[in-house]
Amino acid sequence: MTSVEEPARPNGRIRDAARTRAEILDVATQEFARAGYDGARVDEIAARTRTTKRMIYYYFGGKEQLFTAVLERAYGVIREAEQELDVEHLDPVAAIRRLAELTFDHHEAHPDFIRLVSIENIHGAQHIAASGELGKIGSPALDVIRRILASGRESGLFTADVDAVDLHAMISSFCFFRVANRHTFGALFGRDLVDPAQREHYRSMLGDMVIAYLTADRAPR
Amino acid sequence: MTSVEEPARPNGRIRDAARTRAEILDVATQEFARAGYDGARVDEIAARTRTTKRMIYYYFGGKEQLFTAVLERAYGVIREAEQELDVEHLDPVAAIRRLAELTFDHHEAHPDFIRLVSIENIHGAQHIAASGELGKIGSPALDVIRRILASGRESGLFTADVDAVDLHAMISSFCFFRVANRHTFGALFGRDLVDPAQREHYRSMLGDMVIAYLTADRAPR
DNA sequence: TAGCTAACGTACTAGTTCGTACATTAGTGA
DNA sequence: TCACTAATGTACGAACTAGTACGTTAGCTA
Repeated sequence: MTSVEEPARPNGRIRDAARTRAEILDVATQEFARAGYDGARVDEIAARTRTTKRMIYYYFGGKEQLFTAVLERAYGVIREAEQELDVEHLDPVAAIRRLAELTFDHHEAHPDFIRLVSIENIHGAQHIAASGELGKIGSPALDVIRRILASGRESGLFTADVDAVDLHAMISSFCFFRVANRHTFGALFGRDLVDPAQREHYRSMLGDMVIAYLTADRAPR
Repeated sequence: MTSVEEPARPNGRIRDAARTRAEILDVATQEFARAGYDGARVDEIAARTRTTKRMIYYYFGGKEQLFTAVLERAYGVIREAEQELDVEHLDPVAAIRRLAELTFDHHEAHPDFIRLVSIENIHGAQHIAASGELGKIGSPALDVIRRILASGRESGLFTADVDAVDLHAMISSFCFFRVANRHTFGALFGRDLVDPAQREHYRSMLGDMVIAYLTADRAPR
């Protein structure tokens, strides 16, 4: 998540607006993800930075806007990753499976992002709503899904007339739940969904599920 | 959620430990679900009760224990509902579909519970861990799933050797995500997953997915 | 190199928030 | 009916927390 390197410069007051801003965002991301919006402490964020609380207000205006900025950057990272998607050279079945796996991997690799999204949902997505930037940029993954689905339908591999947004929701559900609800699920069922030993199992389970859904003859009722 | 009725008694100080306790729990459930653990205000909970803040500390000890009590009751409600499950007279395919639908319905009917679970996950399930009661009671639904899966395998209807906990996770993922991430998903993709007009669509989509997964020949790779 | 401003630091405050000390009373059992 | 205790109410305090007033300086530019 674009973390900030140590400067090779000597100590003393150094001025670097970009670095200061980025460092605040890094630490704020961790702190908000750790404790939730209200649980996060502006003083704590400042303390874990090489700068002071004053700078948080200087650059971001307040706690609320800081959280919005954190969200904006986190969603930006996802969007970048989705733009790297390169699965359309595969046949539709393999492409969808690969897409599901990459979604799976990305969720696993970014638990902080998952937590931020959970937190934002607790607050009714009010920060997304307040952010012009996050409004309606859509997701590159969605376009990829749309194209794969179309080609799968054409070639007759996919039986169902499935909507791209719905399929995206289905894939995300599984990936998100596994990371977001890891703790309660583990406490209640004694099973760690993010156990590395089970990783491959759940990864293929997701792919199997999605492919089965798309290729089923939709008869048994 | 066991809400408290108005008493037919006249005004003036009335003593009813059970009622006071239950009323605090009711209001606390709403307040925690509304604002998260740290966002919730003890004073606000007290204000919306016919009693005072003093009683919260008298009965529960503190904010932390109050939240734990709220969780305990919320999970209790779910467990009761799961004990009502009556699907095993159906054939395995219909039984699983029905179970999925009931899970779907229950999630939709209890958004506050979903929010509480999200909140508890943000805090690493520490309250569940601290609660003796919530430790390892397991879920009645899990036993039902186990039996249906066994009977489905025997009769040859289900191809896959699927684990009950895994299937439970799969079903819960979809139901949970739909409610919990409603706000961010809606803001980003312009689609309300909990739109009543789409309810039947998503409900059957879940059933189709689960049945497809369980009856697939698991060949296409 | 002088001066200007973006970038930064210190110290403080106003308001909030969890929690409690202390006083009171309803209802029960002897 | 009296006394005792569980249940309740009031008023307050200590600690925290977001935010700010005010002063300082690095580094660029003319």
